[in-house]
Amino acid sequence: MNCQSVVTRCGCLCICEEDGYVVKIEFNRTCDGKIDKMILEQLLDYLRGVRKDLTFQVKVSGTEFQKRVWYALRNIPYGHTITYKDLAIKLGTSPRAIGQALKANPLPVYFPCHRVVGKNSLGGFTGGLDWKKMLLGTEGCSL
DNA sequence: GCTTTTTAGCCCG
DNA sequence: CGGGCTAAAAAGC
Repeated sequence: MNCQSVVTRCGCLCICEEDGYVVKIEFNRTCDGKIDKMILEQLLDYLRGVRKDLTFQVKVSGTEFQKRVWYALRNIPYGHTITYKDLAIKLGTSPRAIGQALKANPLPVYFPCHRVVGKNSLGGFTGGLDWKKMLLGTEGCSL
């Protein structure tokens, strides 16, 4: 497994790759190594707001439920948000269960968990709310 | 399997 | 603005 970290205006980001698949993305973590240049460029362009979709291959590990939630995130259009509650209704589950699944998301940004917000608050985020705000800002969401 | 714990939410006073 | 509540999934047994 190869990991490489990059520095953004919100702190550093560590991306891990295995056999050409991205397996993990972590905030505020540095790591030493190099990953596929194309993957890195895609991600950086996304963070710059130049690119709106991520097409690299990923390898996902999680429970069936978690995967269901994570893939559902990819149906939220760029620049849009949804509440935990509405997503829960859509998937026939509860808001808190959604929160649990999002917390366990190994590939934030690729699975855009930052597009899920609370009804009357921002909700939480792995790596801190600053990241969430930054990502939403880049996508042009009104906070 | 059943029971306990945990939760990045929600609603109501 | 706090407290209490709830449902559901994961962890533990």
